[in-house]
Amino acid sequence: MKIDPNSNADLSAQIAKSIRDAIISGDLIVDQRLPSEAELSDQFDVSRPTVREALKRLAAQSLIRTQRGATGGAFVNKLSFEEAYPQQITTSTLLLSMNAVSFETACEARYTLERSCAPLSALRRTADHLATMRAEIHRQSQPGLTDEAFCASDVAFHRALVDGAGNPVLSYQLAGAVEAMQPLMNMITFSARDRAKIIELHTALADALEAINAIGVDTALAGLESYTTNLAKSVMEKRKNKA
Amino acid sequence: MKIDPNSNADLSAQIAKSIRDAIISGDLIVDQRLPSEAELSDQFDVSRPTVREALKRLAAQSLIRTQRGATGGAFVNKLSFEEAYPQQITTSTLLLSMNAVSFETACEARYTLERSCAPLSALRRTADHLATMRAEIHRQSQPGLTDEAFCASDVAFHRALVDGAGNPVLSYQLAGAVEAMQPLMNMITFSARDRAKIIELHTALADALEAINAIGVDTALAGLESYTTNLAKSVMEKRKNKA
DNA sequence: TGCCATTTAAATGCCAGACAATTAAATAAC
DNA sequence: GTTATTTAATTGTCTGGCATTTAAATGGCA
Repeated sequence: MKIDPNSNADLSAQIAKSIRDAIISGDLIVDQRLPSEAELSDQFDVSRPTVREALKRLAAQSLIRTQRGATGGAFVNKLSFEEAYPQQITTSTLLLSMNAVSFETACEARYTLERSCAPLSALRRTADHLATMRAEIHRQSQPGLTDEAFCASDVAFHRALVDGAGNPVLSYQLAGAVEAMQPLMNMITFSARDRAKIIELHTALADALEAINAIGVDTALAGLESYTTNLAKSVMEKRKNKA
Repeated sequence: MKIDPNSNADLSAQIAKSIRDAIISGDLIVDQRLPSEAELSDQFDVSRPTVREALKRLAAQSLIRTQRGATGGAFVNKLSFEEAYPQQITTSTLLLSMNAVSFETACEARYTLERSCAPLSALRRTADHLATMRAEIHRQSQPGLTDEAFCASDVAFHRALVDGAGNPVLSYQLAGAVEAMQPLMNMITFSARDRAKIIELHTALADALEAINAIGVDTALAGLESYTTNLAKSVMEKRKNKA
């Protein structure tokens, strides 16, 4: 393995890329131990701190994990959905906020994706998923619930719906869309929204899911989407009038 | 800012988290300059190499960029969709391969997501999107095309369909699903597939899109999905019989 | 022999200090 | 006033070292 010292990129970035490519291509397999930092610095002909910077880059992407001690070292990490979720959510959140994605655009994406797995969820949801959704609806109807807790429950409710489709890839892709929306929704419709209306729609959704009624689920989701977008519009309108 | 030296986590991981949280919360805004490495090592009471490891972690997530020279330093990076795509695709690819996600599951997720944006694309696709798709169909019908080039063209075709929905958030979420499928599809159905059949379905899809016929687009996508899954099944069957 | 305590070695985690390379601004020369 | 030069700030990299952690090897003891 050789590194081009005249390249524009940092040495540590080049080394990280080299190892990353080896993982993606399958040259390095899950749980395989990488050479020690000292050996890597020999192989790439750089100093140990540079190798360490490269390894930290890979660790930040959960591509490797490190262990101290005699049999320690860096190991190719088996990327799990659980590990990938938070990364996905962080990225989605920042993409929305930094690129000034409009509420309409984000909301449309979220409900489009969510509606796509409704038919599958209607077919496959287990009693567990349904129970989770009913429990969240119950929590949402508690009078003393804070706005934050209501939002969290809302996310958990929709998460159960998505997970009901029984497809981990779908769940992964949707987690970012649904959870990244929460901060945006909070900012705009925080306390303006009518909890009773939302609970009504959630109940209709759960009922349709229980009855294996895919069209009913879709209708309820469409209702939620239009309610949310209209609410956002009216809130924006009010703010404009004030200013 | 203080760091707990008794925590289980590496110092560099803790520092990275601290800065990352500041970015997510908005305490650090886009293009804002972080303190210099020397200042950060003072503030966090660690050495400069440790600070650098933390900064490399953030750079690996595209959260910061660095510049050398007199007015250089680390700056909060405006995360763009273009930067986020490859990360998303890499993660999705590794999730599929490392977790032994079945072809059926991945394929189902991919087509479910893609079908969800078909109605939007039928409404909003520009002449450009349509032209891209026609051009890719034309390329796919060239006799001398390698399997790799055919796959790449296939991806470009579907990418244009998704982009036609005019929602960058949707495009972002779908890029991972569609492109991560390519290696899997290559491995299984590489040269077994019937290009004429695929081109026929692609043409039907483009025709429906041109006619603003959302149902026709959905039908064509459903046809592609069932063709692909059946092909995969028969290939698996053949392999089993051989062994 | 078998079990437990100790030592040892290998590896990562962290630090101090230094020098090289880059870059923009300040300064000097014309 | 424009151009060339110097300067200072900052990141990039290296050397060398010590601390910490951990499993394995070793040795002592019943």
